[in-house]
Amino acid sequence: MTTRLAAPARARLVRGRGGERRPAYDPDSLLDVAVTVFIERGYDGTSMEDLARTARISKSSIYHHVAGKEALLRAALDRALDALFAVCEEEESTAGPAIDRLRHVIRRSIEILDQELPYVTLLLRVRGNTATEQNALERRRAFDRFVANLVAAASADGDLRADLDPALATRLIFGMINSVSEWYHPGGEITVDQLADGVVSLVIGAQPPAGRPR
Amino acid sequence: MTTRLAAPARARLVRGRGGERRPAYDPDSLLDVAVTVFIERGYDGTSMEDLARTARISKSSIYHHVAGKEALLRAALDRALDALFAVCEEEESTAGPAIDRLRHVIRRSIEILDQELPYVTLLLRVRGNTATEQNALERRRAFDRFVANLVAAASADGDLRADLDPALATRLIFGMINSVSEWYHPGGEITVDQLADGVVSLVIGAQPPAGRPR
DNA sequence: GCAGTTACCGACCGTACGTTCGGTAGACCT
DNA sequence: AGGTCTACCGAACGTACGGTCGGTAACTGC
Repeated sequence: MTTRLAAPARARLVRGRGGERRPAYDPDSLLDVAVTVFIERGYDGTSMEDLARTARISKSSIYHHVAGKEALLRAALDRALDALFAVCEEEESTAGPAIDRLRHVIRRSIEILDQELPYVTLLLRVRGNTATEQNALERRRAFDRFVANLVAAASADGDLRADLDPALATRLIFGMINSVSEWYHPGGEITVDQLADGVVSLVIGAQPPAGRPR
Repeated sequence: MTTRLAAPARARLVRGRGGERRPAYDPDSLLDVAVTVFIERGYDGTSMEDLARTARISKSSIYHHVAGKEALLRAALDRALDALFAVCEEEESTAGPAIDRLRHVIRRSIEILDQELPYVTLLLRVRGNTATEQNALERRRAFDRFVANLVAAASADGDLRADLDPALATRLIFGMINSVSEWYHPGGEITVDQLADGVVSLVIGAQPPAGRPR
């Protein structure tokens, strides 16, 4: 799950709770475990003991790697948000006709969803209970505004179906994309490309696959 | 919020926690309060003290009206599910061309979302932590299957855009509809009809509003 | 005006939570 | 071999949780 640089060869072997030998944790690999459990049981519904059991480590050992439960959440949310904002910086997202930029951002968002599925899933479930969550919500709204501007511009160019209010279209587009996290499994029957094609087709209208700029 | 029959005129006035006079609670009006808080803070993130504070009642008084926290959740989820399943029983959902039945179910689902917004919102956030939640998830899946069958039938009739896999289309449709609960406010700028038109337009394609059967 | 019922209360209970602490086994370096 | 450091441990802490209990004020029916 971790997409960081490959760990240095000197990964220690340690004994976990049950006495078994396994590679030692670092904050990143522990985050992978935590996010999995957070998604399964919900952040509030996950106890540190739940995390410890899943990681086959003791509760107190977790604090050797991370500051606490909320720090795990913050790290996970930042990872998803950083990936999404990187899309906004891409050249294809900032230059050219709005409709092409929109198509690009939709497609790339779905690719991010594919690459960082658990982190984005967690992000989409945040409700703003704590300062950490509110901060994440604020950054997420900024991304939403970026896309909303693209939709408005494409609509003004006459490149979106005219019977659809741009603000409503933006909401429905996000609804579609975000719902993907509820059922999509990377490497499953549906590929990322099929997924992106489906969404783009619903939003913008069918295009001959050969002529689609990519 | 409650859509039950109007309460009998004999609604007692009682003194709440702060000494103020207000109408006495019954299980239904208390449910309204609880669901609001559940949505705001999440079910797991809501304590009975949170509910008590919002309802201006003491924690122990809540147990006079309902069996406990989970019973509140079950009642809320059942209310949303009962409303959705009632749609499946409607004549327009069971007779006629699949495309018309699909259009009807989509439109009615959005109307239910409008009428029972907080209850449906809660339903859409359930993750299956407890038996109550798993039960709700199972019923929700049954509703999903009902719609998936309609989409498949409409697609087989050639009435849906051909470039879209029916299974994928079903998921994206649900994604759109369900996402509505995240931002829609009844009585706000966007009306239920505009909303339903927007979704039907994205899914099935534009129709001259005059010719739309309704 | 009295009895019964209803809607409420504060105090309390056991449990489970997130976090802290003092310690230790073993890997690594010299 | 000795010293250091890292990844881990069990036990314990204070707190906050969902839920229980015995009581009471006030409204209703008679």
